[in-house]
This record gives sequence, C-alpha cells and structure tokens, in this order.
Amino acid sequence: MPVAGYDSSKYEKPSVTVDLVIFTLQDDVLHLLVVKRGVKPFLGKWALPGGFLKMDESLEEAARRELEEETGVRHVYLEQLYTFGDVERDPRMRIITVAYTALVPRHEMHPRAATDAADVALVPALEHPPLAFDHDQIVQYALARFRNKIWHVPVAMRLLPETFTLTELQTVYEAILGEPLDKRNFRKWVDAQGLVEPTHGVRSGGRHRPAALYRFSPSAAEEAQPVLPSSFAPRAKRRGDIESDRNRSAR
Amino acid sequence: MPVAGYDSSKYEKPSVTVDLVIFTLQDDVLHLLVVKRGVKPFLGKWALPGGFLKMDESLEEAARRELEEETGVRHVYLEQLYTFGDVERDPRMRIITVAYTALVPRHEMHPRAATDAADVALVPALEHPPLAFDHDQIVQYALARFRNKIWHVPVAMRLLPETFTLTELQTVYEAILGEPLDKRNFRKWVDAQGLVEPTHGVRSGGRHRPAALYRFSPSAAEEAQPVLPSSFAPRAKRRGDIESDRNRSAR
DNA sequence: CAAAGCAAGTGTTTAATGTACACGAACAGA
DNA sequence: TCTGTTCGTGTACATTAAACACTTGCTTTG
Repeated sequence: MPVAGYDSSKYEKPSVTVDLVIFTLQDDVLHLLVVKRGVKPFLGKWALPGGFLKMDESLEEAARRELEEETGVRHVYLEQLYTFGDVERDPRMRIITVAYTALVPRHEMHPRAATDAADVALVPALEHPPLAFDHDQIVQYALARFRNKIWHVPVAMRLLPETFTLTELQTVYEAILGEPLDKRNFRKWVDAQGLVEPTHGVRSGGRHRPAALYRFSPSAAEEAQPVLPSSFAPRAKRRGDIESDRNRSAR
Repeated sequence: MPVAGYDSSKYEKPSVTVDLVIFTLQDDVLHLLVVKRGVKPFLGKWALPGGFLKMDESLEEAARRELEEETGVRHVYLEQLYTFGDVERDPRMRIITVAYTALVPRHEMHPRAATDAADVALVPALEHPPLAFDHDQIVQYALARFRNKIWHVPVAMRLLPETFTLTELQTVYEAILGEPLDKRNFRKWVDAQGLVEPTHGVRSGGRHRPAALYRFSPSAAEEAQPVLPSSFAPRAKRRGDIESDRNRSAR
C-alpha cells in the first residue's frame, strides 16, 4: 500500500497488459490461438494475443475485450492464470502482464487478426511453435493448471457445444491430458460427479448406433465438490464423542 | 501485447503495487500480519502490508523486499496469490495489486511498522478485523487457496521451526483448516507422503512423555505427488492390450 | 434385405485408500 | 510411587479406483 505522502505522478510506472491463452478443440486436438506479431520486437513471431489495460476497465474486462477482438466471442469461460512481471520480459520497456485462460468452443470462434497482428492461427497446444517473450512459459503454466483443474471443476465442457455426447466429452479430457482414458470408468466418474444431465436428443451422424446427447449440468457446476483428500476430521460434529476403539496397538 | 506504433508514454498507466498476506502461527492459532494505516484513505484502519513495485525489481523481488521490511525475514515461503485490478478498489487512483502469500515461522519474525504504517499487529486469520480496500477479499482467497494447498504441496511446515514434533505439525493443519483431525490417520498420511524424516532429537519440554522431532524432508518436498483423481488411463503403456474382460454387461 | 461395419453403452471383481476408533508407554512433578 | 499429561501405535470396515469385453442399434453395402 502507498507510502505516506506518495505522489504517484512523481514515479515511473510499469505498463500493464493482459495476455490470453485461448484454448479450443479442433479435430479432437487441443489448440491454442496465437497471433503473428506485426511490430517489433519479435516481428513475425507467434505470440499470445493481448493488449494494454485501459484505465476504466478491470483486468477481467480487459481480458474479455481482447478476447472478443481476437475471436468474436463474448460469454465464455475465462479465468485469471498468473501475473508475470520479470524486469527483462519485454526488451522495450517494463511490462507487467496478467495472463488469463479462456476456453472457447471451436464453432463459436471466429479468429480474426486484431489491429496489432499480422495473422492469427490455431496451433496444437501440446506442440506449439516457439512464442515471443515469455509466452512459452505462460502456455506451459496454463496447460499444467488446466490439467489439474478439469478434475476438480467442471470446465472441460466449456470447450464443447451446448449439447454433446459422452464420447465427445471424453475426447476433450483426453485431448487436454494427452493420454487415453477408460470409457466405462470415465462414464462412471462423470455420473458420480453429476456433471451432465441427459437431454432427449441423440446424435445420429455416423454409420453406427446414435449417441445420447447430454448437457452441462449447471447445478453441480457451481460447487463441484473438491474430491480432495477429504481430511481426517471425524465426520460427525463430535456429539457425544463416545470412543469405543477396538484395537490392540502399542508395540 | 502492444499495439502497433504504441507509445507507452502517451497513455496513462495504472500504478502497480504488491500486497502481502503474511501467515504465521501464534499460540496454535493461524495469525495474519496487518498494519495500521498512517495515511488516508482508510487512515487508522488495518490493512495488508504492501508497496509500490519499483522499475528495477520483479514482482517477487518487490514482495520479498516488502516482506523483509515488515518482518525482517528473508528466506521464507512466498507465492503469488492473485492479481486484483478492479477500477474502484482504491478511491484515490487506479491501482493494480499483485497479492502474495508468505508463510513465516513465528520465532523468525520481528514485525515492525514500516514507514507508511502507524502500527503492526498479528491478528487471528480466521476472525480478523475488517481491513481496508478489498483486503478482506484477498485474505479470504488466500485462506481458501492455502487450505487446499496443504494437501497437495508440503507447505504447512514452513510455519514451523526447522525441527518439530508430529503433534505440532498436526496443530498447524488444524489451525489452517479450523477443524480437528484424527491423530493416527494424520500420522499415517504424513508417513505415506514422506513429508518428514526423523531427526534423533526429542522435545522433552512438558511433564509428559517426550515427543520425537522430525524435519521437513526436502526430497519429497520438491515433487509432492498430486494425490489427484489419478486419471483413468490404463497404467501400462498399452502393450499387447489383450482384453480379457469378465463381465456380463448389457441391460 | 441380409450381412458387415462401427461406435454406443453397460457391470463385476480386485486392489488401494480412507475412516473410525482406545489404550499402554514414557516422562515430570508432587 | 502415584498422578497427570502427552506420545505413539493397529485393525476392521467402508469407499473409491482400476482393470477389463461383449451386446446393442444404427448405417451402409452387396
């Protein structure tokens, strides 16, 4: 917090930007949106989309604005990832960047090169080309966090359309984790978590048995129980607390 | 990332500060270091310690500098928590603050009022007085994250001296979680995680059986296995993949 | 219109982990 | 030596995770 008598105008300030790690699923592979830089430094290299924070918008508002500029989407999953502030991270000047992760269903997304970019592309997230600045590091971190998160919080379905089959959902998990999962166990887990609810539609695309369609269940969505090591707390609120052990113990 | 032709000096920039949630354990209760504000706004109210980021230091360096100013400690656990950037969070001007969480053993800590503060205090973290700005929210978030983290990553022992008894360690967990844990199960868990290694000392303080002293085991410290829902991936690298199911299936 | 192809959908067994729970051992001080 | 107090320990039961294959129902083709 401010020093007594501090006059903020007297001191130099860093610039603040917001950068975006935008994930989507294309051809069953997790992809990442990158822009080709149209300015120095790193001219012509791929980088994460982003931009300067404006004085009248919050960090999240800035992130949503940038997201809409790059992809045209507005109401998608967005969360703050981490803030990167090494002195040397931008050769021109001191820039603090607040990184956000966004999950966008591919069909809702219309990538466009924003004013500062020469080009836009979706590249495979697990083997993306080298990026400008410290953006490789940012993507690595986003991926690691995302891989953890999908087990605690029902976010993976934010990459799918409103209704989807269980196989499609499993494909998302596999794309994120980069490894195959067991079908029956996966479905059991999804069911136990109450992540989805059945619609009455089916997807009858291919030359095979049609699959039932589900939708993301907003009820369990909210609180998605942690599934953590549950703690060793006795589950009753220690009422009588009559112990009645039955062990022998003591070496 | 910067807009083409952007001249950073042309635009107004927010100020960037670093705020600290400093936890310590006092009298078996989790405490939080707060400073009494010596300047407006919120003059006389408690707030988190913090300060402006300097142009030649990274965010973490700024956090460590502030931490040392407030507590005198240097090599303690410190991690970035979250970045708060609402437009209205400081009534005077636009301030983005990067919050950090620090864990400091009480005996290493010498709280002192830094230049901008009228007073320093340790207050119980679970029932702290109302704080200035959005600092209540920051503390709530820090606590929530901390409570999760102690199960995944061996950080709780960073609140203890170099050697400690298992009961002391359990007390830390209970102080953080705010609920009692089962002694035998806790010890089994600690053992399974390999979090500690025995020293040969004992603590013979009280009028009772002395407790064995342990130290934080740096080996398991590094990688602290996630304990997550482990994934449904078949554990072998799908070698022959000869299925030999034995179920009846079919409704 | 029968057969082949293909993904959908479904249960059970075994292993591992989590949870509940009580009492003897070891010391200090009276 | 007795009393008070914390230390340190094991087992049974419940729950969860993991491995694993075949039938269903649609589409297409011969």
